[in-house]
Order: sequence, then structure tokens, then C-alpha cells
Amino acid sequence: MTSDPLRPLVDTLKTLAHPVRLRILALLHAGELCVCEVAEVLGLAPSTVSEHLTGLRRTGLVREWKVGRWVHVALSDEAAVRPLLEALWPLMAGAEAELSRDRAQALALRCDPCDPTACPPARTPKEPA
Amino acid sequence: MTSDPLRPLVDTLKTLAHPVRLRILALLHAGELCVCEVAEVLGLAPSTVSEHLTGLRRTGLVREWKVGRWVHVALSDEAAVRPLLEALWPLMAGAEAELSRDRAQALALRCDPCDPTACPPARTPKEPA
DNA sequence: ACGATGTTTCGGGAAATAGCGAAATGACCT
DNA sequence: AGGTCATTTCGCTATTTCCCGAAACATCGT
Repeated sequence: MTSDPLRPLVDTLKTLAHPVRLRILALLHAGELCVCEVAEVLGLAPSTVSEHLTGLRRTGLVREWKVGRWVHVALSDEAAVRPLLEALWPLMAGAEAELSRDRAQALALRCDPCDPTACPPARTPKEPA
Repeated sequence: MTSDPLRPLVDTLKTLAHPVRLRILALLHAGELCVCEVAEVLGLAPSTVSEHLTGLRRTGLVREWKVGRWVHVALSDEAAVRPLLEALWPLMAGAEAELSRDRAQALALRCDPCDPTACPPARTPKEPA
């Protein structure tokens, strides 16, 4: 009956309209991460990050999959949201300083940024080569 | 100090993330209106519409100006928001039915859609030609 | 000056949102 | 099985958003 046809768009916009979630998207724009890394970089409780990611997944903006004990997150590549994401980056230009700081910190966390399956970086006992 | 650089973008997205405000923008996409017409079409209290418009104006999405007793509203033409607005229309495609119903109702209200200064249409004692 | 009309501001109540810590879940490892 | 770690769910509080009606402004017409 009252099946508001604007609902999906509003949901997506609402999801975008939060600084933490924008930072997450910008972070993922540089490559996938696992939840704990995102939490570490943003300085937020894991439960908080988990909830933000739930919203981003609900609206199809990101996708997640399990890798062992961890959950990896990456930007969605669905045709429905891609254009929206692409339109987003230029709008974030004004926050480059903060965002590149985030990216740098994420990079520092990863032991091997080239291997997507290598996950919890600083906190794992690493095996020397 | 904590001058969140994402703030302006978040504000704009928050403003977009509401069905009523999206309907207002879509309505204005077809031409300027005065506040009372918007209220009439949307079936909301004038005070409610006024508050929505305040938000849209605050984020630069629309501009307003007084015409006699009425306040006219139109989409902004600022370079800062134009691309965002243009990106918006295709995303609203799914709600065409509702939106064109709105447009039709707005058109019906206006006595002379060609004259932007002719305002409160149905409710004014009109002078016959 | 007065009344009528369009608009905005203000106060308040209902609902949604954001954050956290604690507890529950799932997966690894020994 | 038991322990550890990543993640999610839950319960809670604080804050914000939404909508309205009443009252305040503003502007026109008489």
C-alpha cells in the first residue's frame, strides 16, 4: 500500500550521511580491509564499526566475506551503486587531509598490503621469512 | 579545532536523505513554486515545509526570494551543488509515478504556469482577462 | 489602522540514530 | 575440550530528527 518508492534511495542517502561511514568508504576506496583494521584506524569500538558496516551492506554499498576468523570488507561493484560511489569521491575532496591520514594508518597496519588474505597485521605474531 | 572537514558533505547528504525533501527537489526541477504551493502538494503543514526548506537553503540546494507576500523557491544554480542535483534525478527514476503525480498537482494549482510572479493560484480571487 | 493571508519561529512529544560495554557467536589452534 | 580472538547482537542512554499547532512576523488590501 504505502510502499514509498523513494525509500531505497533515502536509505542509501541516509547511510552515506555520516562522517564515519564516509571515512569507511574512502578507506575501502584504497583497497579492502578487515573489520578490526577499520575499527583500529577510526578509533571506534568494534561493535560500533560492525553496526556501521551492517548499514553499508544493507544498502549494497559494500560487500563482506569471511576469510578465516576475519571478515573482509570491500566496496561493492554492483552496477546499481557504482555510479553513486564514483560521484562521491570528488565531493570528499575537501577532506583529503583526514582521509589520506586514515589511508596511511591502514597501510601501516597491514603487514603485507599486496596479499588480501593476510589480515590482522600488527596484532598477529608474524612468522619471519 | 575539531573542524570536521567532512561536515559540509555530511550536512548536504543528510538534507537529501529525506523523502519529503527529495519530493520538493523533484517538484522544483519542473519549475519554481511558492512555499504554500509546496505545502499544498505535499499535504503537510506550512511550518513543516518551511523547516524542510530552511534545511535545503542552508545547504545551498535551493534558493528563495520574496515576491510580495509569498516566498518563491527554486533549485540552486550554484556550481557547488549543480552536479549533485544532476546526479540525483536518475536515482529518483524508481519513483516516477509519485513524482509526476506531484508535478501534475503543482501544475493544477498554478493559474498561470508561464508567469513566475503569479503565485497563489487556486486560492486567490483571480481577475478575469 | 485593521483584518486577512503567507511564512517563520518556538515548544513539545514521538521516533529514529549513535555510541558503548557486556554478553553471545563462530572460527581457529593446541 | 578449552582458550583465544574477530565479530555480532543486545541493552542502554544521549542526542537528533520530524511533525505539528500556537504564536510571532511580514505584507498586502481596504
